[in-house]
Amino acid sequence: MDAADLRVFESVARLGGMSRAASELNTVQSNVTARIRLLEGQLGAALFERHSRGVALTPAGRRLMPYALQVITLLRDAKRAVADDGDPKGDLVIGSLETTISMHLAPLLTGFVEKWPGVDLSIKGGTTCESIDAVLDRRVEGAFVCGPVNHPELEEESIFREELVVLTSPSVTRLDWSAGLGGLRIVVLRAGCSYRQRLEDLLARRGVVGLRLLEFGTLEALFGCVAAGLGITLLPRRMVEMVWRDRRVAIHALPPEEAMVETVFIRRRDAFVSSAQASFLDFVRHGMAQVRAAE
Amino acid sequence: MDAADLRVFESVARLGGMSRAASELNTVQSNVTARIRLLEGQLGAALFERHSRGVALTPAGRRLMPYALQVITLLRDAKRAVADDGDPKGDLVIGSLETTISMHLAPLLTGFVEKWPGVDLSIKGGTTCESIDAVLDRRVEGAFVCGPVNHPELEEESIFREELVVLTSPSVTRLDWSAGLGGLRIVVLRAGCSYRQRLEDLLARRGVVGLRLLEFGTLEALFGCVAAGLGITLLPRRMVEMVWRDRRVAIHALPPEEAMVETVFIRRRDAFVSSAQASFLDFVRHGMAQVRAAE
DNA sequence: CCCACGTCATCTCTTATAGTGATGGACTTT
DNA sequence: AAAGTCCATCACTATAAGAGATGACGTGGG
Repeated sequence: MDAADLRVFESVARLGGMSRAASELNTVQSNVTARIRLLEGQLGAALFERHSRGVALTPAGRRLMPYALQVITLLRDAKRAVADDGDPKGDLVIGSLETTISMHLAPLLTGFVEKWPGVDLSIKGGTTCESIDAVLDRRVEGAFVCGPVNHPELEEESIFREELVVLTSPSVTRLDWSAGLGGLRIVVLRAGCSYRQRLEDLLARRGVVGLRLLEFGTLEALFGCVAAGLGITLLPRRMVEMVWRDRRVAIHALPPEEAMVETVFIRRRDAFVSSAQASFLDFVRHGMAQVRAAE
Repeated sequence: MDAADLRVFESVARLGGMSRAASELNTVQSNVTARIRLLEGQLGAALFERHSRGVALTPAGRRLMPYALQVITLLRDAKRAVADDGDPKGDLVIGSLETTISMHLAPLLTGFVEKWPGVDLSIKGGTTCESIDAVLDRRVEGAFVCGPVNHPELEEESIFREELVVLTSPSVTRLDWSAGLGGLRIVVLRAGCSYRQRLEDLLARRGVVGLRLLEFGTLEALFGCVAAGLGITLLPRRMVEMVWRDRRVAIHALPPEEAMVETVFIRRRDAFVSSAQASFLDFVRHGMAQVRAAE
């Protein structure tokens, strides 16, 4: 059994057919058939059931699948590890919450690209769920998300903690939950935003449920909407103070156990940690420590 | 890059020479040389430094090594996974603390071999440290050790908790720590025993340090020694009650937070879990639940 | 100092293996 | 029933792997 066999196996399984796999692998169908038959012979078990429309995995094939995937990714990682001589360079794709990008990451980026010009950094904004999926699928090397995540395949490192505050129009001087916030909406940046779930949970605990959602693409629009009294939202205090000094909104603090949110960096436990990634994380940690020291 | 290449690479690296690797791999030296050169060409980096006595890994080679090892073990596991159709069979090697074997595992073994005659079970006694190393090196599939372990590569599952008691000769009616236990020794079953560290910690917290050690191979000898007033020891209460009913010793309880010890089952996160292992663990869990129900 | 020994590199030749393209049978769809 | 898929099989070719001999280099013993 060899890695090439597993690559063929994986392709056949994924595409559900030997002909399809053959064209993907730039070879001919007879070749794929022969290799699969050989592999089946070596393992002493049928890996596929042949039908007229293609093939389907047998139980034995399903058992082999995760190993095939892992070997393939390991070999890819191995190449990168050999090429990575400790000097950060190459592509680095990181996921992050949008608010984390604008509040914490963006200010650091110019310094980072200056220090490590060889690294092609790209940051993909997304919700916590999206980023977790992206890390698990290896579309990104790691991500900054709302923690704790507690996933067995992921390693997580706490990066910073921050306070969330509820924002309303200035006319609301004190949050009166019992009134039910009649007619107000939850205003969020994106539909899947972590803060949305958090705000809903928070309201539910106070007996307020079934608020409608209002979604915006930009912070500016969101701010305007809240100021106009259309809804309430939940955002990091620092972000409000950074962007919103000149606007008239009411900031409502929450009890500490509800207010504090932790941002963690996650990455696959089994994935290669490139020098580029390590240096970026170092840079971020260092930046966070400086912010904390300044406060 | 292929798994066969990595097997050659690993062998050369481990044996420190291409000729030696060739004879291990049942091939000729020229072949090994060619494959290594090919691999180096594909990766674009030298993996070995050649000198007159053999070869040594370059930094790039050292970076490749862990991947080579993992791919090799993955392929081995993959074969087992394909062969394992869900019916427990084959070899199963498990590590365990000696006391756990005699108190908890041994009574279950006859039932297990009766239920799953196809499994060749062997249990290797050892200390917590030894067993952890054995699991990490894949010499055993899993082990029962003193928890919590908190190792990132290991998955652990709590199996049972039990009470440890201090044993002394009957003449000691009440443990008087302040007296310093002058002349008494710590009696342990084996030098690396977890209970020894625990007892030392416990004594240290009470200001008693520097006690000498006395080591025995069998419980009988240990018991005799404690009864004779030569030293003190720390053992599970159930074990004392099982084996030692007829002897005259003093049993001294400890405060709950110090007395309770947890036994966990550990296994490598990345290793294949055979049906044999799963069924054994099920059997043990079930047995433990029955014991708890009986109490 | 020189020679025997062990190391890896290189070469040619042989053999084994993977890959190609055509064909046929099984099944589905139209 | 015909056309279209799909996989299995076969003969053939191309490529890669392996074997064995030889050479270059460095080490250590006499």
